[in-house]
Amino acid sequence: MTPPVQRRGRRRRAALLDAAAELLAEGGFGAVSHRAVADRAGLPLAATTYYFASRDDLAASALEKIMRDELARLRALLAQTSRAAGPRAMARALVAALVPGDPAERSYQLAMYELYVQAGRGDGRLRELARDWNEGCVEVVAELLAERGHHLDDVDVRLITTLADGLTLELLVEERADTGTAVAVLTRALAALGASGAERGDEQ
Amino acid sequence: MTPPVQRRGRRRRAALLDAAAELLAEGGFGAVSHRAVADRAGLPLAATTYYFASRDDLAASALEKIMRDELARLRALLAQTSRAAGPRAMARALVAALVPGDPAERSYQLAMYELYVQAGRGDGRLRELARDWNEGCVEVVAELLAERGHHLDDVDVRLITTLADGLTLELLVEERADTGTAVAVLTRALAALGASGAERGDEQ
DNA sequence: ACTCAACTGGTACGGGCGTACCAGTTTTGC
DNA sequence: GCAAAACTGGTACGCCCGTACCAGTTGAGT
Repeated sequence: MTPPVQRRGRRRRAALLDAAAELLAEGGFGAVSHRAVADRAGLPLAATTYYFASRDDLAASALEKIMRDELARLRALLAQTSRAAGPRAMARALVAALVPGDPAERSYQLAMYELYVQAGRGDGRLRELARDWNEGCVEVVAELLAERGHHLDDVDVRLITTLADGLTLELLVEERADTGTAVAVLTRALAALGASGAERGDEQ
Repeated sequence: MTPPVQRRGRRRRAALLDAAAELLAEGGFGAVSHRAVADRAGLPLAATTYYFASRDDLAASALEKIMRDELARLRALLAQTSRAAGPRAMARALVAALVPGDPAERSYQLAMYELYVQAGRGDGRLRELARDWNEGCVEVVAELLAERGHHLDDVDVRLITTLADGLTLELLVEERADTGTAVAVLTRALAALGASGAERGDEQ
């Protein structure tokens, strides 16, 4: 649908989006139904079909919002970690940023991955969002490394990103408290790349 | 339900499982409904509730089957690749095994990931399957490396496994033909680990 | 003030779903 | 051969779903 022009309309659309994002995080794709969203937002059923062309549109829009928020959160979290440039310190910073602090956060991240996979089957819109997400993650990691004086080439950045992503998913799904292994793996990777790369981080 | 005792019963249960696995691969979790499975298997609706306690049971059982098959496929594929032990050769072997050859294969793998993520929200059974899958992958990678004379420690094996997994997911979802990047990333990882580890693979 | 578009909210339709039920039929164990 | 257990298949219930419809109300532009 064309975006609402009246103030109340915009507020309602935003409320629906918020509700949809919450539901998406809580219960995944299947939980985003017109009725559930409308109920959660305290609006009548028909509001959802008025502001969104279809259920898919609604869910995709909600995902877009979640994704933006999530990337912003990652950026913020990584910006405020220590500037230490050693492999272990950087690995710890990455894991701390990636591993969800509270259950709600965990849900959001699960939703991200769920929809990432969903994008593999899906229509163009989801596919595009998946790419954006991936690119955003790569950027965030590249910035983190660059700020600490590591100027790795594309392949290395991609390596670290993919590794961090994979580790996050494993931790998320198998719900181990054990972040130790993840830190160890990332540390190993950073150290190995540093050791054989052009740049070198100091120890600890 | 208790397993069928009569011959025809076992055949029917197996047929339902096959149908469920196909549907799971084709359309993901949501596509596995009693009716769809029964139709595909050419059996009446009630057969599904007779042989499986619930929809979840049916879907999980189908996943178990897919997982077993998929791990066997991986093992077989990796067993018959060249024995070359250089980083690039091994990276190529891994990518060749992981990247789906045909659309059906792609669907199966997407289903695996979808259910892996689903397990993060889920009941005990799915969670357990997810762990098995992960462990299986680690084992396969460890074998591949060991057969080629690389005896990496646990952290390194995990690193390669997670990396391979992450790269597969990216290729799968974003559907790039470009396996080049994946090979490059894996090669880089193997080379870096080899360079700073106890073992050393030769070049090319 | 008036008009027209934007918006509201209640309701209805058609369909797929999980699951339950049960009168029949076949197979098995004795 | 016969009873009990395993199995079959048709049908039905109640629920939630996406979407469409439409008579009313509200707000913006002139």
